[in-house]
Amino acid sequence: MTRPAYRRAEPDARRQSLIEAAARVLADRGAAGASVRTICAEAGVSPGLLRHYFDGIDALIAETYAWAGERVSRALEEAVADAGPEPRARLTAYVTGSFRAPIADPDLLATWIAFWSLARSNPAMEAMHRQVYADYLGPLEALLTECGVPAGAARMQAVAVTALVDGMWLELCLAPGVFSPEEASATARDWIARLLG
Amino acid sequence: MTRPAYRRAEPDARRQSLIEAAARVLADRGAAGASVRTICAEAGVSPGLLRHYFDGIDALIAETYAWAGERVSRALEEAVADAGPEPRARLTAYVTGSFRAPIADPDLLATWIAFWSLARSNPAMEAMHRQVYADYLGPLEALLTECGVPAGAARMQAVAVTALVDGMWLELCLAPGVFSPEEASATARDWIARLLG
DNA sequence: CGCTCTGTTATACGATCGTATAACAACACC
DNA sequence: GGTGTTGTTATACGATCGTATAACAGAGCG
Repeated sequence: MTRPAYRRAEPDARRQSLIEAAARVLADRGAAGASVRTICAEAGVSPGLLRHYFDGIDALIAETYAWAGERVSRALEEAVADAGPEPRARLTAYVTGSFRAPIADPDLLATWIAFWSLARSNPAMEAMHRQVYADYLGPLEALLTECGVPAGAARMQAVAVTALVDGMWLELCLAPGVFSPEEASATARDWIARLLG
Repeated sequence: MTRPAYRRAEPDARRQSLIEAAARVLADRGAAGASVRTICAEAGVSPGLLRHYFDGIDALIAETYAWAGERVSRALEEAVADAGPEPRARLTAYVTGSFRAPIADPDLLATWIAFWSLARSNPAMEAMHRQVYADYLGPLEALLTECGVPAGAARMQAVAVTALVDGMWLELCLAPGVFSPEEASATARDWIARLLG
C-alpha cells in the first residue's frame, strides 16, 4: 500500500494546471495574494516547481493573462459564428457577447488587473498587451467594415466600440448591481444602431 | 549651527505629502513597488510615520485614489464651466476633457490599477469605488438631460458615455501610440453627436 | 531488475514586507 | 527659559516574499 508520493504529469498539463491555479488565486485573493506559494499550493504542487516551468511569477501572470485573453477571444468568435451570415447580427453578437458568461465574470477582471499592473512597468508585458489588444481590434474592425463603416473610419470606430464594451464590462465586474448585464447589452446595441445609422 | 534634524509639519500638510508621495511611487514603480518604506522615503519621512496618519498602507492607497479622483472630477468641472452655458458645448467639454492634461496621464492609471486591485477583495474599498463612480455618473447624467436625453434613458447613457471615455482613456494610458488623444477626442465627439441626433 | 533521466520535493537563504515599540526632539505654552 | 505634549525617528520583530540548491523518486528503457 505504498502509493506514490506524487505523480509526474504531462509537461503541458502541468503548465496548464499552474496557469489555471494562478487564475483561481487571482480571482479569490487578488493580486496581493497571488504569490509563488499560494499559487503552487492551489495547484497542489511544491513551490519550487513553478520555476521549472516559468521564468518567474511575473511570467506566469503574463501567461495566465494570455490564456484568459485567448479564451475570451474564442468565446467572442463562437458568438459571432453562431450569429449567422448577416454582418449586423454578427456585430451585435460580438458586442453583446462580452456581457454574458464566460466573459462577464468578476473573477476574470482580477487577471486583467494583475496584468495591467505589470504592463505599466515591464516593456515585455506592455508588448504582450499591445498584441492582445491588436487581436481584439482586428476582427472587430473587419466586422465594422462589413457593416458599411468606411474603411478610413473603421479603425477608430473599432477602438470606440471596444472602449464602450470594456468600460461597461469593467464597471459590471467592479461594482455589480449598479446596472445589469442586460442593460449594458441593450445600451451597447443602441449605440451600435446609432453608429450604423 | 545645529539645524533641526527634522521639522514638524501641519498635520494636514503631512498627510497630503504622504498621499502625493504614494501617487508618485505608484506612478513610477507600479503597485508592486509601492511599499511603506518606498512611499515614506519618497516623502522624506521615516517609515513608522505612515501609521501615525493612516490605518495602514491600504488605507493610504485608498486615500490616494480618493484624492486623485477628486482632482479628476474638479478638472472636468472646470472644463465644463469654461465651456459656457450651451448644454451641448458643456457635454463636449466634459467628454474631451478626459483626453487632455491632467487626466490623460499614464501615471494616473497606476493609482487606479492599485486601487482596483484592492477594491475587488476589500468591501470598504469597493464601497469607496461605488461612491467615486456615482460622483462621476451624477453630473454626466444631468448634462445629458440638459442636452435632451429622455430622463428614463439618461442614466444608462451616462454609464455608456463614461464607459466609452474610460475605455479609451485606459488604452491611451496603457499603450500610448496606438491612437492619439486627438483621435480619441474626435471619436468621442462623433459618438456624442450620434447620441444627441 | 537495475540504470538513467528528470520531474518534483524539501529546505534554506537573503531580502523585503507591514507593523510595534520606545527613545528622541521640535515646538507651544506658561 | 524650563516644561509638557506629541510629531518623528530609529530599531527590531516575525512573517512572507521569490528563488537557489541538492536530494529524492517516478517512469521509461535496456
